[in-house]
Amino acid sequence: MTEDTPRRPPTSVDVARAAGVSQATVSYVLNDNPNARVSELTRQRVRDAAARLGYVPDASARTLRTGRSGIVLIPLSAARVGGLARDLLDDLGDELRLRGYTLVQYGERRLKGVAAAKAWAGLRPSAVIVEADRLTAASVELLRTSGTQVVIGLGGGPSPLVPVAVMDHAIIGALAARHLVERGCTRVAAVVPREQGIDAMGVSRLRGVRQIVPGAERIDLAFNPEEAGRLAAGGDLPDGIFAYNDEYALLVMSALQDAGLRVPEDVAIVGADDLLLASLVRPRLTTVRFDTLSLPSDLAVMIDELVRGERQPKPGAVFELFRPRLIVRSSA
Amino acid sequence: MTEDTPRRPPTSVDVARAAGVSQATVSYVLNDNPNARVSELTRQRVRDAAARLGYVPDASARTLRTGRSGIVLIPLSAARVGGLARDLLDDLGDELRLRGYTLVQYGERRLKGVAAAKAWAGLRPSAVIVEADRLTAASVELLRTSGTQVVIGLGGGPSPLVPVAVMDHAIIGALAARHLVERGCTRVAAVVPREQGIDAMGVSRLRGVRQIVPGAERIDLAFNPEEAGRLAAGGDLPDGIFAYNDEYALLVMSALQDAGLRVPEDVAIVGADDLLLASLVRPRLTTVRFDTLSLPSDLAVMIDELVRGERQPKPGAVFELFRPRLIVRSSA
DNA sequence: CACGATCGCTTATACGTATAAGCGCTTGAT
DNA sequence: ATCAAGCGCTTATACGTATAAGCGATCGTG
Repeated sequence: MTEDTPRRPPTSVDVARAAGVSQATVSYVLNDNPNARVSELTRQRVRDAAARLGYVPDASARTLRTGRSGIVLIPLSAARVGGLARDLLDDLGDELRLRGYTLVQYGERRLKGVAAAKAWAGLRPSAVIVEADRLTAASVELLRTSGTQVVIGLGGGPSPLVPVAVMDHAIIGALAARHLVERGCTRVAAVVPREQGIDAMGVSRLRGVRQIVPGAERIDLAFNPEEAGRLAAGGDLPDGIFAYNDEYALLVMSALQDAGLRVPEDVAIVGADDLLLASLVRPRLTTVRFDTLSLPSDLAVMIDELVRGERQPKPGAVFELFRPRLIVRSSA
Repeated sequence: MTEDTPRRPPTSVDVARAAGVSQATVSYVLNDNPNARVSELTRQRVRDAAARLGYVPDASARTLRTGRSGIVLIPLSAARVGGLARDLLDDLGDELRLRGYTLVQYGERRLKGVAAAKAWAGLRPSAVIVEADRLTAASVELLRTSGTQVVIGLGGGPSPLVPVAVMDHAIIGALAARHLVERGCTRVAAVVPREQGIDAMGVSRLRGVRQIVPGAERIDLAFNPEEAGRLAAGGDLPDGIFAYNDEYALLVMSALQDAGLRVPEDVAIVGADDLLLASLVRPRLTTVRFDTLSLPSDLAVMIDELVRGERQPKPGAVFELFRPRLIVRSSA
């Protein structure tokens, strides 16, 4: 900061005084309220004064008065935001801003259940978008009574509590498994990450693999080279592995190569996410890519309609965010 | 959401009525105000009523009343949050929450200069932490007059406007260059990314390289395989490249290998960030790792002291967040 | 037993905004 | 000339909270 005199921020009353009008007029002008009739001359005077004073409306006062914060809250720790979601998040933020909302990401990991919901509710968000498995009946009820108008879940399937933006993880596994089978693999396995927070997705993807290869094995793996090394050195490996995502795929591939195995000749590997890096490593990684299905602007419109009550949210409802597609390269 | 009756959220007045006390008493009890004397019996009654009604204090009303939002704003698009910063962000959020603050990440890309500052100022944040090169004298002034008590910059060096948490990018380049020279490289180059937002850091790192190797070449590169391919096919290459970070290093290394060149025999490569992936590729990547220097709790304490005025911020001041260290593997 | 001190609470107020309601003035129709 | 209708503004109020100030009852002290 620059100086030590913490002046009070200018208010609409200050602007009114500077422009020689009442505070109400300032509010009418700056909000372009269509019900108000103010001459063009006065409008100019108000706008000039506001600009001159550097007036910025106080969001908390406005929220208190209107009962609507316009905040769309995504309680999601930064660490859990994947590559694709990152772009979607930025785009969605831009689209929401155009419609008068503020998309806010509020990372927290330690809070659980109702305690977490309380932290969210304090901001009086208009909407909360959160991983569906972090919601309970009690926390949804708390949000609802504290004025949150929209709660949207993120997850792998429908929830009895809220509508859910789904990503069908089973399909991802099934796509990978089908390719491995078509390539001639006879023994297929799926990696399930041990990391908390994504283990559930790992299980869903495994389920998809088993839709194609009923006996597919499950490999639980933590994201570190040592454990991957033990896996590779253990022998008795399948000849086709769906590795959950590209990062795990590279981890496994690296460990296999260290153990003297060839990819894809000895073991074929399929990843997911289509990171740019996946196309750079040797052999180039076959992967499942996610194409954005819902445009950010569509999502923003939907949220806006839900908040304004023009559309009724249905618990149990489901809409797709991404559609998976197989990219065949050399690792499988 | 669940139902269609948008009940009004319970207020402290509702709690007061339910507990048979005044609203003021509710506030005293729930905030554990040390100046207030309330019997233990009454305290219990108030707490019970609050719990029963699912009372959550309205953050905007509290902000309006106290003049302090407790919001620490990081206007940083999700795409720009790197791996290391991601963990730091989560940790810092936890530490700040313990001290009564709310760390909020507010991604926006389209807004510039004063317009951006206006968007930030509307939330009446207690503190704003933002890339220093996005600040102007006007935007800092706007924040200050709108009540933001602390503005901290992020960047590569001191700013005349605000104190800056620095990462000395020159040192990173210097570390990499020294290693390349010690290995016997005679012609050294540094990659400068073309991506907006990180190009400045690229130049700083190049400067560090030139502190060691005055004549070091500059390679401007966009993050895509085609351009890297043209670079590799162009011939007349240096025998040592500092590739800005691990991702660019992998990009360049992949392109060189495609062109039939050997790493490190023909061209040695150093990256930066020490991504796990850097240790998985062949050859394993030599890289510059960043160790967290300031503990998240120290940062939180510092921010708290600045907000409370117990410590005076000095424009031009600088404190280090990370310290770089070379990790030698096989690519150089 | 009188009286100040302390206890345990209540009453009143301000924060900055949006908006309903009102009010004087001009204008056009009659 | 009279009056309703509109115009261009102002006045007044409420949102939910924190906190200063006040006030009756009880207590300790002399």
